[in-house]
Amino acid sequence: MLKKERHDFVMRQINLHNRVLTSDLVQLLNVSEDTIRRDLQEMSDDNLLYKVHGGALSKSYHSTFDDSAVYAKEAKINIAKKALPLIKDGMFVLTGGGTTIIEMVKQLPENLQATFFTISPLVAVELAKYPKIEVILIGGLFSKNSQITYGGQVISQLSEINADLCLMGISAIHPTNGLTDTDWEINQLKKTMISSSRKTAVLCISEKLNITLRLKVADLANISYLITELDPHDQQLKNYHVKNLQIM
Amino acid sequence: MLKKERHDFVMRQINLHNRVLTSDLVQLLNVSEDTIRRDLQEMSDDNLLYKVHGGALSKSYHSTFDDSAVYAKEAKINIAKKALPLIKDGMFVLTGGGTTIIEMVKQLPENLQATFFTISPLVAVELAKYPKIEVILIGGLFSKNSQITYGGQVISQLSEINADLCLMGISAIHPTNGLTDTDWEINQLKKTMISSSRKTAVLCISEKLNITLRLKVADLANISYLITELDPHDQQLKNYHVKNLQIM
DNA sequence: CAAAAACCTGCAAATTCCTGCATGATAATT
DNA sequence: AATTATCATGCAGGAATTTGCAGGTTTTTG
Repeated sequence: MLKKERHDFVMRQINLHNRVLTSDLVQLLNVSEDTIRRDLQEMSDDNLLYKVHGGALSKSYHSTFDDSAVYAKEAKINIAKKALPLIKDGMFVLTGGGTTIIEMVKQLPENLQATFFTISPLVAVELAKYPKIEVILIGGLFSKNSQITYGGQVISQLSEINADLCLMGISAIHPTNGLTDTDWEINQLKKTMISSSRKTAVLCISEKLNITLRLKVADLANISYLITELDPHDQQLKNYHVKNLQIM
Repeated sequence: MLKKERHDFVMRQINLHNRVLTSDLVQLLNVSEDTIRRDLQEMSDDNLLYKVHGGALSKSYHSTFDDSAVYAKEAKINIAKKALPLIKDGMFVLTGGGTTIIEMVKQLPENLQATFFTISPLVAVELAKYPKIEVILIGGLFSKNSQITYGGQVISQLSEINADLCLMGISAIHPTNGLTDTDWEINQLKKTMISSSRKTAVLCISEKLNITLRLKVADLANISYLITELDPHDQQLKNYHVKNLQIM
């Protein structure tokens, strides 16, 4: 079996189960441990998976349960700062939840005058610190995992909104498969958010590049800005230079 | 199971409940106590959690939570504990915001199974830690001062609710003038909350007794329970013994 | 204060990992 | 066609990690 085939096999296992054990792969692929180890090492270098003692984990899995407040905080602040110029006085902005968005809110200029719609209570609380920002918290069922509101009521309210800009985090992004996620409810939500806004900016740390999850949220063509902590001309981003998508 | 997976599992537990017991983890993850202890030690070294005898606590919880900042905390916890028996499995409960309510939420039994409607994002976040509680956050304009949602949209949503019990704090209460407040919007809100619930419990520290403010919220006759940190037979409460109002 | 529970230390077995090297396969060059 | 370079693979061994256990110490609790 060719190396490339093995790599594909590993990726399938990881997308399916979020993990692989070295020992299992030795059995399944019928090669030596060393080969597997080298494969995993290589794929880890290519940012395709997260290698640990005994096997490897899906990158998205690792980052969806975003440990505490500080995971990749540097990168997130960097991203936040790049997103700021998109927001101008008088705008109607729609935001999702997530730590990246919260970091961005913390960086907003003191006297920004704008209207923010959000599905995240924590973002709302943070936004409330700005005297000239009007905050509208969109209500509905409250998700214990992602700490945002979701469900039919949220979607119906979102669909009545016409925002200038939507800012959202994302679990996975891929050059051809676009934005994907794992949770159906959250998916519906994100779709609606995108279609409720004139433009959409996706904020994500580079770890989430080149990953595909189960459910499709949108094509790259549907979003206007992609913001990562990398330089826009970085190699890792070269496949994302699509028409109408501005990389920041 | 891989070490990293265990760590993620622990972090999820901690984000959800703010704490984990070593013994629970031994059961859930099916490894020896020593392994768990080493895991916790390691994560503590990485500043991911706060290790204590018997388990570990959430780091953010302890650093962001400023105990001293909550005014009259002792009294509020006392009040909270007295309110607990009013809430029973299967109930639909409507709550306002405020530190007293948050204290109460923190005292809820671990396995309470109920549905909570709330206008306070902070209460929602706190409620989300209970596995069997369904949380519905009522959305609308977000008030910078009181950290709750308000306005027409909130009121119209509230009026569609039929809760078993409403729990609210209050700024002032008086034997003949009843409940009063200063902010017109908040007033409207509280009126609606009361009329959306079969019974209403008012939680307030004794400081707020015998005060009258500008705007009327409700008569004593409209509420079912008055909960203060005082003994129900305390002198200060003697004028509040009105028909149908139970003092706790 | 005494039992119970939780903790720590050191140790040993098992597993996993890494490094260097030999082998064979494939591709490129002469 | 022969030679060389490059790559992929497996193996040997030694290093490092992980885990459970035994025995003794500390903390909690009734």
